Amino acid sequence: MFQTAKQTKVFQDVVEQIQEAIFDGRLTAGQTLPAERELKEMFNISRGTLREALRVLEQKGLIEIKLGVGGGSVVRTVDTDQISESLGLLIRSQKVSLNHLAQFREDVEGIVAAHAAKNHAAEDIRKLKYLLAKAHACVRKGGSHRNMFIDIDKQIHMTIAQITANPVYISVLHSIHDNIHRYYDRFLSMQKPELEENYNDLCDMVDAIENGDDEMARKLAQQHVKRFNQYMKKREEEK
Amino acid sequence: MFQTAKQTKVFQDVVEQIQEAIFDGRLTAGQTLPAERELKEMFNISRGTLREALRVLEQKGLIEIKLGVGGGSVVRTVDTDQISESLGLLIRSQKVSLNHLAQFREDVEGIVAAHAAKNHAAEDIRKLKYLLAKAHACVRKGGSHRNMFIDIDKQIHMTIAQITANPVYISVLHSIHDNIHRYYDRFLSMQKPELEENYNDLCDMVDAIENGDDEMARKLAQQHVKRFNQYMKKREEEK
DNA sequence: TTATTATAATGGTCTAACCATTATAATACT
DNA sequence: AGTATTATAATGGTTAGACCATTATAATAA
Repeated sequence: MFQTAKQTKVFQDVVEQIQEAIFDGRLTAGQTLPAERELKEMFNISRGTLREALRVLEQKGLIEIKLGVGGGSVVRTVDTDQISESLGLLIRSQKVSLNHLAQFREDVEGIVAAHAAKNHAAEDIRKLKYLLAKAHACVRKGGSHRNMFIDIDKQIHMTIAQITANPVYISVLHSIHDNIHRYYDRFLSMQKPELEENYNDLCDMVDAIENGDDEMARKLAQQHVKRFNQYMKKREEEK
Repeated sequence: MFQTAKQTKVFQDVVEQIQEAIFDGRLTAGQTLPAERELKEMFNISRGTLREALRVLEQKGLIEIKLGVGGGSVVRTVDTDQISESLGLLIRSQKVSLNHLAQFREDVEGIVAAHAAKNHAAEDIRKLKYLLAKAHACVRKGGSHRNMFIDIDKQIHMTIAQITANPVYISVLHSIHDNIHRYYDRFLSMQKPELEENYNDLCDMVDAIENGDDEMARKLAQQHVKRFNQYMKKREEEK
């Protein structure tokens, strides 16, 4: 009949109050909270308790705590860092494997490409082609520019995600990329022939998007990611 | 040429040490850490600093802190709560709207249903049909059992996600549902005719999965979710 | 004008005590 | 003997006040 009574922990109450102030606009991004010694008076709590609350808010990504004069707790713009971190924790605790993440990535990149095919502006295609030209330059220079190529590849995928204008896709893809690169880079083996193959995939994919062919864009994006995944698995097995 | 030098903050070092101990198995889920007064000696730090570290680990979802005798910091099994929470923060800071999340959900449910169609065991279908029967009972009883129907609907979707055997889909869908219900329930308007419509959608979807027709399963899942979204938007506009 | 140095504001850490919660053991009651 | 009550002690939660470390800015010197 009743709900569990509200927790009475002081630091939680402080976390909630500050969080609510951020969400209803009484505190806005960039704004600095009062100094700890002032805040503690305002809440009528000890500094230790206040600091526990601030640590929690920091870990949630809502504030950033800076040292020194002019420092303090600055309200942040919420972004996808915490989602990435949490996904990373799942991976590190072996709840999620490379295969799991790779399979998910194939689907998501497919969907994103399909949406982009139905949704793009001329400006988007221009940006993609500019990135393709940069990628092409890397390919010509071969394996030594592997890292730069991978970085541009990532930019291309994120640019396509931007086209959807849906922050969920952007966040999700961002989190996937973060973690693919943080934990699985070591598996990635690409020399000049693989770079060329990959580059051609990207060109075809961008073409399909430009032509508004969503099914083709989806298929090509999936195939591109699948190839990428295979390079990683290959390398993993060689070990 | 060089990386930023390692942060010297004591509590961060403690967070990392405990986190690493969890990931390489020196600490396992269910295990209780030494009491704060012991831990502080082991790390040779003050209790306040230790507690900041423990708060951070708690917020990361790695430990749970219990009060009283036999309490202490218990190592948790990492789950999707943190991802859900972070997604919730993005929503509350208006970085993500109902439309954004709904669109993403359509795609993900489609994918998950398609995978399930290609991947299910007889046991899975049995469970789904059992849930459908329960849903049917709710429909017969009409709008008063709306909440129960929605709960079963959710269970059906999560069961389908389980069939994929990919924890990423399960986590993502879990996070979506958590937030759809936390923030958007108030928009949901369903009476008996809508419940029937929804129930029929679910039956068709399960049939397609049973028959291994992945494209049909995808299409039906998307349509089902889309209808669901439309009820929400309708209600939102009525306000 | 520029480089150096002092100042003070601010977060980071420490010590030591007491409060609040809770499982368990001791006690009293039937 | 068995059951309800009460005390005990372990554990996290909170407080208070001090000092350390970092850093932007102001004061000073070259």
